Amino acid sequence: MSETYQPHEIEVKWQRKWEATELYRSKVDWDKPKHYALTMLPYPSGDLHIGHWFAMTPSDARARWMRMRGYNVLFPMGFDAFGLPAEQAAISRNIHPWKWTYANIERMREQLRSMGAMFDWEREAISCTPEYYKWSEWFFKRFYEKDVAYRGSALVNWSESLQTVLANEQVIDGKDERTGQPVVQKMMEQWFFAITKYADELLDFEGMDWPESIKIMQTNWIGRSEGARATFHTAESARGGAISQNAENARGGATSQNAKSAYGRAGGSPSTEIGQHPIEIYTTRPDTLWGATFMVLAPEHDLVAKITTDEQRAAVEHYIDEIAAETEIERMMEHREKTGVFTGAYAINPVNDERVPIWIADYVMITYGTGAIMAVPAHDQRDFEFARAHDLPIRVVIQPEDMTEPLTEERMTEAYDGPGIMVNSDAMDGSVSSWQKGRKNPAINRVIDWLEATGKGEESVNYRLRDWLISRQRYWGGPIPMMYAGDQIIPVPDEDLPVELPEDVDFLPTGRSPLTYHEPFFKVDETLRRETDTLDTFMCSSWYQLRYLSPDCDAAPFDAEEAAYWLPVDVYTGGAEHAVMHLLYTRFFTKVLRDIGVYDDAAAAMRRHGRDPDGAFDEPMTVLRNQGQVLGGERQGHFVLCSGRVAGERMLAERVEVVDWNQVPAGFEGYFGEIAHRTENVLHLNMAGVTQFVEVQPDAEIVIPHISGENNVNQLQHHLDIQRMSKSKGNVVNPDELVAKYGADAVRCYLMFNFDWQKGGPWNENNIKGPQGWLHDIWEIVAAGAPSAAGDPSVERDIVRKLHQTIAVINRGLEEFSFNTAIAEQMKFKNALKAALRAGSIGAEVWRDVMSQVIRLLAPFAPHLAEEIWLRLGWEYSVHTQPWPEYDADLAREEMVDLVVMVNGKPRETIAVAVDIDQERAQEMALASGAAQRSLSGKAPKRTIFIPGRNGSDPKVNIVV
RNA sequence: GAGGAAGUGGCGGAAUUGGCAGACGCGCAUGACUUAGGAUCAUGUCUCUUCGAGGUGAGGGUUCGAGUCCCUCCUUCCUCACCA
Repeated sequence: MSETYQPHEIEVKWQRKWEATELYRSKVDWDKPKHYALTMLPYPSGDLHIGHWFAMTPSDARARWMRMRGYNVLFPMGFDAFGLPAEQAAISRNIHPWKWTYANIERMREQLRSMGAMFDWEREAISCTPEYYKWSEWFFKRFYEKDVAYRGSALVNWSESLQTVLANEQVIDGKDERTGQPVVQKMMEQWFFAITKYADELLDFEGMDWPESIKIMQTNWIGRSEGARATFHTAESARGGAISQNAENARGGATSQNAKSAYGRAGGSPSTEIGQHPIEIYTTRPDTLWGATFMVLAPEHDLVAKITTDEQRAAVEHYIDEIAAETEIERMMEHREKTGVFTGAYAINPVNDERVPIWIADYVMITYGTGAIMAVPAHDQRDFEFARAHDLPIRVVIQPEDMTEPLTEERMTEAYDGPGIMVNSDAMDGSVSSWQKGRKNPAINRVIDWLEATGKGEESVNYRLRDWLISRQRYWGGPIPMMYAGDQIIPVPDEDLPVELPEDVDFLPTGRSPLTYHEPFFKVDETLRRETDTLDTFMCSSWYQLRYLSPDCDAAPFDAEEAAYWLPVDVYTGGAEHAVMHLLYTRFFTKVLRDIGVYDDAAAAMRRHGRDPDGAFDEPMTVLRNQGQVLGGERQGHFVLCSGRVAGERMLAERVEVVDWNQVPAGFEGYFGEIAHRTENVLHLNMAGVTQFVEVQPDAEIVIPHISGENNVNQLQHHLDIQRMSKSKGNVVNPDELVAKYGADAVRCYLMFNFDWQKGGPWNENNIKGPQGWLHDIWEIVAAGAPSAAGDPSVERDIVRKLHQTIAVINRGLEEFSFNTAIAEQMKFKNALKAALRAGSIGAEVWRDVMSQVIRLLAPFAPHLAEEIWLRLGWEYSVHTQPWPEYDADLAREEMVDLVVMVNGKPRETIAVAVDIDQERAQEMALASGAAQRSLSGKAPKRTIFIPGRNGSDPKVNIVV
């Protein structure tokens, strides 16, 4: 073996051999412990991105490690193949979505193969195949039977540009998260999944090893809040008498006068043309009910049309039209004024029979709570702003205890939402309201009890989470297996599943789904019409981990025997961007399947094999880890003004100030420009393509306005910032080119070595030299062959010791997804081995033993290289089925360690001592050391503390003087 | 506005439970070999007033001992956002 390391020659060869020998086929084997490692499946966009490599290859390394440790590992791959891009390609380029998608899948399969990952391709699942979506449809029907799927009318997010509705989770900042196009609200009949039924169970993360941040995001998304509901009733019509006058004056906007005078105890007056409509409100602060001085309904609220008086109708309708014309973005603009109009109607506050005006305003959301609020301006900031903007009364009902003067309307500049004593609240006066929420707050607790006793209201829990809207007005998705006969909904019989997507459709630029004008599809017979909406792709990806178990199974969505062995997923890896979408949906899906009995056969099979199914189907994935994002490498440096003396080619700067681009003062005489590069204290300034050199003097003044305190030259940023990769920025990295240039193993190792995997970071191709050099050195060491001379036993012993220390670090690194430290430790060991070999201190026997372990340690990271050199050393195929090197603590233990002598906690000196040194002897030696003698100068130490060396770390003695 | 994560050399990043800060790599410097070097090899590389000190965004605290824990502030990133 004399040739040099040529990755391209060995990588494809081994990929073929692994496939031919079915090395990665995962089969149920109850005699071995199972490990289901799953990484998020890609959307077949056409090209594998470096982000896919970053997510998948470390996951692969970990799966391989588990396999070598004796687990039966399942590590499948597939495609989330429904979705809009395919349809857009069809419209813009006249390619059928099938064709486009399958061509992309073909291509991406090859790219995925080039990773050298241990994917079991026999288990591949593709969500857009009829074999797959048959079961998505089947699940839909089961959900429908159990009232988890229902058809309802709701205000939905409508994307005009995509001509479809979107789930709440797909709307970011009022825009479609994919295209960035604005989204409007629209009332539509749609299919929903009742995810809110599971809200409380989804808040329970017991026993789940998921990142805290994901749990928090899901918790916030579900948004459980505790409070009360109360029912207000509209008062009689505002006609005749003093009240009528108020309403008439209110035309064209209520003035201070009439709004305030409208506030008062309700008279017992009669007849109404409005009628007594109940208006239910939800509040987290029932203790402030007595402070309600008006009500606000969302403009979309059902009652608005019924209660608006004739006098106010024009103003109200005008306002509603204005709101409807606004997009969600405009509606979410920050710091906007509190707008709204008076409806002319009044409501009676049930707690004190007060008559309060009813307004509509867009700060009340129809989608949250009941779409109506009681407004308590004294204790809610939004209500306060609204009251001040429209001259509505404010009444303090919670009096803070620690104020010198009592809180009054006149003195308030903002709402008070802190603790205090209830006042102006009739029988509830004196109750203590704390910072606590819900029943834990004594005042709230007391008011809820009273509301329930008097029948005026009740305790209530509210969620931010809304039911999952799954209808999409698109072609390229799983058909919803439902039919309509007039108003009647008729499910497609199971034996007719799947409802297949017709292929002979026309993609017309109407914006409408081709299914809606494909008569053979939607017209079942003269009376039956098929649903033309399709399933949200998130439904397909909610259960793909189950389809991998048996992708060819045609009797059930998955094979019960396979499920009994493999479920649940042990480790799931992927991006955190799915925190409140996919990751919440798949949890919900799993719980529904459990409740409707889909797992019953699998549970029975588990019992037959002696495994307890209890809890096995509550959650889809036991452990979740999110990788960070690989970012591009372009950026801007600080723009600086430098003043000082010019000496030859460079300026010796006494002052450097960071400024904005346009802030060069007139007549400035120094150097200025963007810092293009910096080496130590030398800045390379770029201004309009001209480079100037500035040497920052040691005592120079550095001014960086946004960083407080004394600044130094190291804080100056040069041109190498980080941005997301995107085609428009032209900083996208193509994995195929990298593989061609460096080989798959080097790319894998670079991705694992140069980033904190869970954090991600900037791309810097230069750094690939590190892992590349490491792999090269390993090759060279093997190529050089076993040394012929005898080794030095003490050096050999030391190498074996270091090897075992390395094993421990790799194990910990892989366990904790700290791939960079696992590789760093191997590089370190390689360096030590190389030095020992160069010194001729290793004999043939130890060399072979060490190499056997080194190659196995390398195998999860650089599978091709490891396989090649394993073969070349004459060992049995395959290195990937070899046992993982066993860590031996005795072999790893050092004989001599450094005793660290510390003075007041600062290390001052080290003394070589035996590893098992006792406290007494260590303190004695430390006190006798030069450092201790100098610091003590004859005096006795106040204290000495001995810190024994744990797990091979050095012992320490801290001397306090 | 609410919630979360994080700030460590020129750069990517290390540092079990509080216990020698800067592992490992890139870059850089010097040297060797070279017609050549953006190749390879060797050595060095936190700072300073260098027989000693100081140093992990700023300031304070707890501790024998703090990158790590607590408080205040600054900066960056992420998520949600008029949520009643």
